[in-house]
Amino acid sequence: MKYDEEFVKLDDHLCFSLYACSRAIFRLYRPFLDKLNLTYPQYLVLLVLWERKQSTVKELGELLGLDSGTLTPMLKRMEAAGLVERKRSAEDERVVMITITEEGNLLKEKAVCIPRSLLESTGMTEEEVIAINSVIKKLLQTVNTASVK
Amino acid sequence: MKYDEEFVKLDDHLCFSLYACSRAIFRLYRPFLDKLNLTYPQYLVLLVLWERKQSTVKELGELLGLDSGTLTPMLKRMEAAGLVERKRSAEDERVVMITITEEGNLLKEKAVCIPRSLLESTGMTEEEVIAINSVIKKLLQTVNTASVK
DNA sequence: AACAATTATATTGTACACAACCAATATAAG
DNA sequence: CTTATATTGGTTGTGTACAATATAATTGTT
Repeated sequence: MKYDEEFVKLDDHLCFSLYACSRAIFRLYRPFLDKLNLTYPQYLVLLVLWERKQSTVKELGELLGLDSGTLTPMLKRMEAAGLVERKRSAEDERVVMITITEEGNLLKEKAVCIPRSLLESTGMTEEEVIAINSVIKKLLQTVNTASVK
Repeated sequence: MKYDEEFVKLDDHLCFSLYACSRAIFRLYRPFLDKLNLTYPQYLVLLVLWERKQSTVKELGELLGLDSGTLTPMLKRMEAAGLVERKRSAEDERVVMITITEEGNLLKEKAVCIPRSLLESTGMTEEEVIAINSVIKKLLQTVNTASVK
């Protein structure tokens, strides 16, 4: 089998397929997100805030798997763009609350069509996407528990 | 179904699972690559050069899905580290040939064990990895043909 | 031969990622 | 009450990504 041979080729590296695939999908999103003046990671932050109105830097980091060194400057740019508000919690001054603004909420209406548009542009069915997603989510869990060890 | 509802949640975004999974695997690689003083994209470049000794910036870009703005500085760092050689082609002065050095080739011996080590740390079987990889490679092809349109 | 179009790479600027480190705050232990 | 420890974000530095632009070389056409 492949992994017993002395050398595993690029094409047989699952990590590379995932990496290439992730970036290829970024490129599909770009024309849609450009219209909204969003980057892809910013879109992910908004997805969370559209679901729950408010979050913290810590929670966003856990949900998206990003650390403060990535999130803090990104959230500041989003604050400057008027999409979110950053405010320290009164109970615990270490916590920074991230709240969606009205302007940020309005973007939701313009963004809801994106997943369906992309689905159509790839010609895939919902069932296929859901099936692959469940495989990848399971893989993500496996990888995340492995990294704890 | 999910995509007919007005709003698709973060968790149902295949792109996010892929993105998160790709970075999670990066983190698994890091301790191994740190020992070799390599970053993950640099490791990918070496995978190509271990297979074919020599390539061009253009070809590397096509194989890895990276552009010159990413590759040029990366290859310069790898040249400074003594892993590759950059030399303009005599026939076509626009082409920069990338050749692996002896030192770069020696790293192969230290790197061949990485895929198997990672496989073991996740507890997955080869068959699982191969199966998921074939799913993702097909997805990558679908996405790439969609992006051409 | 001249020159426009194409191709290959480099350069620049913006935006992530993330490790390593730091400061402020909160909580627990003594 | 005070010290030790943990939590939470911010800062800094390195390394991708990639669009936009610049530069140089080659090719195709007239």
